[in-house]
Amino acid sequence: MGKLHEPLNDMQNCGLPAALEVMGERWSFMILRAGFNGLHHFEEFLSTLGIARNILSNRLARLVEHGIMKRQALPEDRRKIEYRLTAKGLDLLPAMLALRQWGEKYGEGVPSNPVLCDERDGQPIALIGINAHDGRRLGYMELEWRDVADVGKPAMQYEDVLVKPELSVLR
Amino acid sequence: MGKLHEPLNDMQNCGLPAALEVMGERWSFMILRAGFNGLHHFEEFLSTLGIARNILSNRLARLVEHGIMKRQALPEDRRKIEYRLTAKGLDLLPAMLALRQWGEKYGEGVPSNPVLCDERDGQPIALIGINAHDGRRLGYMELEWRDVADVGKPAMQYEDVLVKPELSVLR
DNA sequence: CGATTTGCGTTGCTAAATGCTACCTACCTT
DNA sequence: AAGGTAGGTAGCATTTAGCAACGCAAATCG
Repeated sequence: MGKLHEPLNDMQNCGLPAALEVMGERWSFMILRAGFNGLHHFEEFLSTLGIARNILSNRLARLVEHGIMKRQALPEDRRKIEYRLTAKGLDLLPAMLALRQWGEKYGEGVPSNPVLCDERDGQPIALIGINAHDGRRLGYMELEWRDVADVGKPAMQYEDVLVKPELSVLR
Repeated sequence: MGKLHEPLNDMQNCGLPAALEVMGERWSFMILRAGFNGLHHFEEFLSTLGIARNILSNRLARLVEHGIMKRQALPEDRRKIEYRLTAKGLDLLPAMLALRQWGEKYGEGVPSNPVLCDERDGQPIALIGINAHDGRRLGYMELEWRDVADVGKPAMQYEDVLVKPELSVLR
């Protein structure tokens, strides 16, 4: 029971706080979503999001600062600034979709239209989930945190299971 | 070009704002993470997260209110309140892991230890990503938003591609 | 050219959220 | 009853968000 909480002592050793430093701020995800949907300009974000100008300005600056978007003045009209997702920003798509899917599943009156599809066959994408290295879909029950030293060892042969994610849904 | 932004007009028709209503608040994700790691009590959250008491109280109340956690006084000691993730809360694991993985990938000095593993073979889980219904891994380029009416139609045979997620990484 | 519009951003002020510390109350232990 | 524990409130300082007005350079119009 003492060992159970060990990984939480060094909370900063987790990618989550790092991710939330930028994306945890209000509007960041909505701006990201707008970026994914083809918006690139200040006034576009402003009018579609319903965010205040100064906040939008600040958020865009922070996203650029953190390398999630890049800022570029258009050569043909140098008033126009193009905000565009970087590779780092594009890498947030799975996280955003997972959140969106969760919101759709539990939200009230979310019509789920349009639907994100595989362009090849036009079928909706699968629910974002957790997969093993070989592609098997994994449930909560099949997961455990392991020290890097114990990775790959067969079950119950390694030193310590540090934390098993919350398994007791039913209690 | 006119049709391109249409889905953004009804932004509320998206699961993302719904998800962010609770999970977009500061500390919500960190509390969730703590819950996933076996913490159940107020003082546990308080000491491991470094959050203020009143904020923690408020956040827990909101998570309970939204059905993400449930609140139960223990019969053997009715001072003790057990906060436990519900099925709805557990369903946020993919979103949380996707965020965490992103933070690990781009964060500075995030040691990625411990590692979340498949207990069966002890191998780390795959990166959370976007899959087609048949399990093929999909990249940004292979995705498009479709009206529900056009789902399943072969490529370029349906009425309108509404929005193609940001494809031009290279511009 | 000068006047006006456009695109983006800043400034000043108000409201709301957060954080800190101290306090409160029920319950358990002795 | 006395004292400690678990969870939660209350008051006040600080930070962040929201709103409206202004600034300003680049484009466009007459």
